[in-house]
Amino acid sequence: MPTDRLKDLEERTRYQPGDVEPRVFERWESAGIFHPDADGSADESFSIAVPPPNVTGVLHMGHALNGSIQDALIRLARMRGKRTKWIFGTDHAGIATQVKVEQALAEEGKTKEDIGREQFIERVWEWRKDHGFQITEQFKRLGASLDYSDERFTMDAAYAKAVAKVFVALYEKGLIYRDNYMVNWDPGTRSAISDLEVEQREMQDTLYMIDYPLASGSGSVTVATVRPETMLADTAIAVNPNDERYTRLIGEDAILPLVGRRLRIIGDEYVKTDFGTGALKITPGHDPNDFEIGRKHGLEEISVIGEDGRMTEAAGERFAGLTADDAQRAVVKALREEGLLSGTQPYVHDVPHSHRSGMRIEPLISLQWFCDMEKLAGPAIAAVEDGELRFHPQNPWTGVYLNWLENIRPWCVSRQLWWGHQLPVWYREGETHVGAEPPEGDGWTRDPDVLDTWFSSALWPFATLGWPEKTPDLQAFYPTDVLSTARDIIFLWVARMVMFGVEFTGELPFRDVPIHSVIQAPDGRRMSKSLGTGIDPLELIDGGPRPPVYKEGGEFPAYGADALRFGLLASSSSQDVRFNEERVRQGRDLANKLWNASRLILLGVQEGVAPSPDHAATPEDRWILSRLERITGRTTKSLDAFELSAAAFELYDFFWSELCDWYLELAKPRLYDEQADRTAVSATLLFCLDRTLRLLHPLMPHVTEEIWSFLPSTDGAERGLLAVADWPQADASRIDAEAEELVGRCVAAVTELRRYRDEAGVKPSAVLPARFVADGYDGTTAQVARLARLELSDADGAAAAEVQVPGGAVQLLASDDFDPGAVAARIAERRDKLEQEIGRLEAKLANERFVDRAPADVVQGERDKLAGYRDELARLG
RNA sequence: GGGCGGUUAGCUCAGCUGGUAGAGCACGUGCCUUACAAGCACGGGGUCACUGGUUCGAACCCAGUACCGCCCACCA
Repeated sequence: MPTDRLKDLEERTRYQPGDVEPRVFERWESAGIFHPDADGSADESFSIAVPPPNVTGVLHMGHALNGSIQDALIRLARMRGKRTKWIFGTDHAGIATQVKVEQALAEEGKTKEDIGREQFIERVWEWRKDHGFQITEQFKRLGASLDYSDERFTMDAAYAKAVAKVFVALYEKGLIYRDNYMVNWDPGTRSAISDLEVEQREMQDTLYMIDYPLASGSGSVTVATVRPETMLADTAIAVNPNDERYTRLIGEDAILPLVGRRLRIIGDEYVKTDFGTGALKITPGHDPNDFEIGRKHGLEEISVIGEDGRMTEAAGERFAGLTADDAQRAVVKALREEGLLSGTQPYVHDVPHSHRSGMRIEPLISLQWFCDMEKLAGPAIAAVEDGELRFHPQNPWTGVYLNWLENIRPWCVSRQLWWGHQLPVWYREGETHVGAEPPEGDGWTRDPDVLDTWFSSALWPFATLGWPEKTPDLQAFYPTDVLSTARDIIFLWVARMVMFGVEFTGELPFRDVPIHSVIQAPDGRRMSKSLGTGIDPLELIDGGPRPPVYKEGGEFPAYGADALRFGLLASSSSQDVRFNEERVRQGRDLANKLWNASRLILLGVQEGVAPSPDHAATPEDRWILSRLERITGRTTKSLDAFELSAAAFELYDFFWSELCDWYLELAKPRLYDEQADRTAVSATLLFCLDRTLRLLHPLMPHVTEEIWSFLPSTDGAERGLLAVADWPQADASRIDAEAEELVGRCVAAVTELRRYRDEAGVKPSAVLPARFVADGYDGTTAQVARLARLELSDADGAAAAEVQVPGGAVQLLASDDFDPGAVAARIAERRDKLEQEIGRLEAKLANERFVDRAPADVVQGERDKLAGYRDELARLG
């Protein structure tokens, strides 16, 4: 290695992610390792289709976490030598994008209608050119090894062809149909939306009691409603046929107040006898339940509220043109005047709102396109039941997924927007043509509606690879392997990809679905820009002001991408978690520790020695190599089980505690002895570093890659990139139980001795004379003594104190630095504790039922423990 | 209304198939020991929400209670 590089290393006592990360990323990209050739079959490859972010979106914490997870899995697969592709692309995000462009237009004082559809679409594409791609750069900053050179967009021409093909095919199978049906109308976006885009919000409303006079003139029926304005569209009154109060009225007519229409009183089991007045006004045009009842009884469907949220002509000239809210006030006023309002009461209930615009949903009857999901759901259910599709963790997500699919309802797929995949449907007078190509002949007009964004998203894993063409990409990378997401889009996206994937490719689009945490704000609220609870991942990477959710304010330090990745992975589980800056700091500290441990090793080892496990010369060498194999196995297992948090903690603990706190300290005397041949310690240290870097690379790719570039190679050849180095396989032959036992003893003894010194008030720098009277420390007593700051001596004479260690004791000899009187209390304390434990164990072992019924090895273990405690107590005297 | 999850140290969270409770941070006491003060050593701190039950033994299994949260759902 050129000396100037080493010198550089010597001076860099702190790891600086800001300098290193962009440079390292550039090396990966220019090496082309993110872009695999489209060769071979899907079994030989590993692929993940990234959940496509909104093209004009910015990276949020969910992307950062999911990106860290997917990148770890992708990097693991790449190191395992799989042909690995992380499919990249963005989503056109129909409503979200359209709204943004509309807002931009509004600033110019224009509406989309002013410029027309064609112009508007052009504006959206321009918007994408100007405001898109930011998120691409942000994913790069995270270190995500996506295949950026092969980017897809859900509005690409080829993608659009796939979407049209799917729509047409489903239509031809009779699974897509057009119907006049009750939909969730969102007055905010002026479009129908699907059930999944509706959220319930608790609202304070008023329940109005309205008297409907009977046509016979003999009294009236009182109904309860929270939406009196919809009465203008009433076409019946329903009562429960078993409700004795009303049975005699069934078949009679009532007169609709303000309108004068005759309403048939019908019987229907749906009506609850114990709610409201027991009589229900039926408004098939504006209430989903009433709609069902209306269809069942063949009732007229009247619409008095239009798609603009205003009352229609059908509401009568008194109300037509008013907004629904104004109409409500007007109707209530009119009823009052006529003395037909017999009461009101406050009423709290859940009301559907648009997830998109936040406005209250207006249920309307509308002519829309629907997809019948029931047949598609069958195979998607079977896939999970057969174990071919696996959620991680299995519970509760498998149940959540199944429950939804088993109760699936038709999907309203048409949207009254301009930005999106326009329906491949044309009309001419009474005719309808559904096809990928426009029909022959004149006079056809295309359906102006576009498809729900999630319709095109459902094709993502295969349409990105070129489907329906049999492209090399499709053959090499489909089906994909893993789909990682948070729980919030299991229905919207995951289940639909499974259904469409099976229907159109005959295969599951992926096998494993890890579901990760939703990261909440530090105060437990959801992260949201408008609440001021959002935290920008980029500001954690590069530094920036703490957002309002942090009371203390100040600045985030530039933690770096690796720190953020570690922090997110470590704190993420299947549960929702609050964002925890401390975990990110822990990640940064780990990167720094890794950097400095590497400096110790790289600057200290003997020149010309390469990493190797074959030179172990001491018990601690054999010990660390053994531990290294164990952590290799454990990490591999955790990663394969999608338990990334466990992997992060295991690696942290191994590296920090075992490698740094113990092995590096044990290795220092040999490392610093420049007279001796340092091959053994050098090769072992380098091997430990080499292995640790490999294991940590999927989680913290930048710092590991940077350090890797300083490692000497076995034969002087280029080492290449860590990102494509082999993932290590745990080698059971290097597991050394004897060394682990021996060094474990040393660790316990050193800790015991240090504690003793500390409590006895011995100066940290003092070296105490001492005598070893313990067994089982073959060849390690000098190390124990050094780490505990003792000088071993054979001198005779009374011990000033005795410290119990595994296998015996260490006697401290009289010295100026040591006051035996100061430790009496400590010994007494230890004796108490031992007596307590002995008492507990004796009682346990005296319990016949325990001795009889507990497994033999458990009982034996307790006996051994008891014997050990008794020994120690005896030694304490 | 139905379903699911949570309640473990001051804080944020681990704790797999029951076998004397763990981490990071925070806290206390000492250390600038030539890799790292973004560090090192040592330490204090928990009736595992509550009540019953099963078991030789329960944070863990069962039943119930109380809070907190999420999902699904068409009671006007």
